[in-house]
Amino acid sequence: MTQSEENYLKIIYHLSLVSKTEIATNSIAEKMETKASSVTDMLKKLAEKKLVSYQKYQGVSLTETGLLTAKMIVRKHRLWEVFLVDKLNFTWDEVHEIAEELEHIKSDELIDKLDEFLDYPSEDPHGDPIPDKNGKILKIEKQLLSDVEVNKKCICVGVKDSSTNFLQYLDKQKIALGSKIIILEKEPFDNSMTIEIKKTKVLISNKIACNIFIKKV
Amino acid sequence: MTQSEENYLKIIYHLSLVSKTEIATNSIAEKMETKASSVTDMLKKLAEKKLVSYQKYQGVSLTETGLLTAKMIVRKHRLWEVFLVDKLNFTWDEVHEIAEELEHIKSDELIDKLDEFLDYPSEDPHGDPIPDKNGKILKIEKQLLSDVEVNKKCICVGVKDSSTNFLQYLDKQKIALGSKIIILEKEPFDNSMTIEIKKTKVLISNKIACNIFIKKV
DNA sequence: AAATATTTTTAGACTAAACTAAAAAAATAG
DNA sequence: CTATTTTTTTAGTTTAGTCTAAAAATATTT
Repeated sequence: MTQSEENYLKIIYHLSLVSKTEIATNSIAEKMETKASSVTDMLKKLAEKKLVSYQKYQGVSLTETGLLTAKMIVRKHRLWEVFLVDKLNFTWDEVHEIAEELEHIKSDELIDKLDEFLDYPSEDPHGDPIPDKNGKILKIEKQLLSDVEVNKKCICVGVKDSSTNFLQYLDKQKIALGSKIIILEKEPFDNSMTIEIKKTKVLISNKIACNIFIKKV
Repeated sequence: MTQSEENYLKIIYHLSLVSKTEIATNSIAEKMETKASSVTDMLKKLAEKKLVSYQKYQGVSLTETGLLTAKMIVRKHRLWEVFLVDKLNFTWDEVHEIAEELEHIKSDELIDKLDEFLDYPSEDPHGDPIPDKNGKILKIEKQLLSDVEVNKKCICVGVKDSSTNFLQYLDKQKIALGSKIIILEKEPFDNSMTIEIKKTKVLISNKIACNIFIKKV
């Protein structure tokens, strides 16, 4: 299994989580930052290896094995992110790219021992769930901050967008995993909201609120 | 810089440490487990990038930049080995292959933070020195066990051969880094020796003794 | 339902890193 | 010092993964 194959599987997996139907060649090309023709070639190869079901012009989906393989890559990625943040003191916006490389290291024993060393974390530094060694994923109960009513209290449990820009914005506003948030006001016109975070009032746009996962308390 | 290029540099570096003269194409081919013709191609490429000085038919040597680059790869390899043994509880015979992969992860910040996390170790789990971030290597004072006279006491500080086979043999004989050894007897015929280790007598062949580094006490 | 637009695939080419086989240079032996 | 052997290089293929351009299939619009 090459790094490129692993990257394709991972992207097909992530697209599957938000799609329900077969995944289009073009959507893979976009995420991979490559051309559709390259994707077609790779899909044939992955189909050959029985990692995806692929019908010409009809998009792809992961097979049972493909799904498990993809989950194991995600598992590695997220465990390494926990390591980078918890042990090496990286910030949550710095770890994605390094984990993109580390996720391709091939050793099951390494991952098992890393998992143990980190004390079997169930979530990565962005609140995303870490599949266990059998591929089982603990479903985390969460909703979008944008859907919470005025005067309710909640706790930030994850982010939808993990880009550096967004994460650094959250740092600036002192919003982190575990932060307590109170919705003080909602503006019906643009759906922006005023929230209380660490005893200070912050105005956030709807776009921001749509990318923060919370749990009500 | 590709993984392959890094591997070539690393091997040229290791060969340079025991050679003093220019490194032959064939010796690189042997270590890389590849064909001489492939080596020639790569040497041209590395010469193009000014990482080696290469004259057709005359072998290669590392340039200043090539040497530093090679040392940084060795630094990463050995730091990761320390991590695997000290933090993840791998044994010293299990870590080489995994470190072969980890050494290619590209992030200076990662290595600096790993170094700090491990508390700036100066040696890897086999007693080999870890270059610092400037490429400086602390010369460790050591000699071969085979050169020690009868009745002397010494401490194992490293191994010359780091193969799984040899390391597992040492484990079986309870010889580890830091082990106290007393030379009880030497057989002039085959240069085998009887040593005392952890209060038990062990007979070791000359070949074994030639692969153990010790420091006299 | 035909025309147009979009998506996907095919065909052919490129690059890095390997290979084989043959040629050229260097080293060694008689 | 010539002949032979060994080492190294060159030349030409191969494979994985990418690309461009063109063809084919599907989707959308009128």
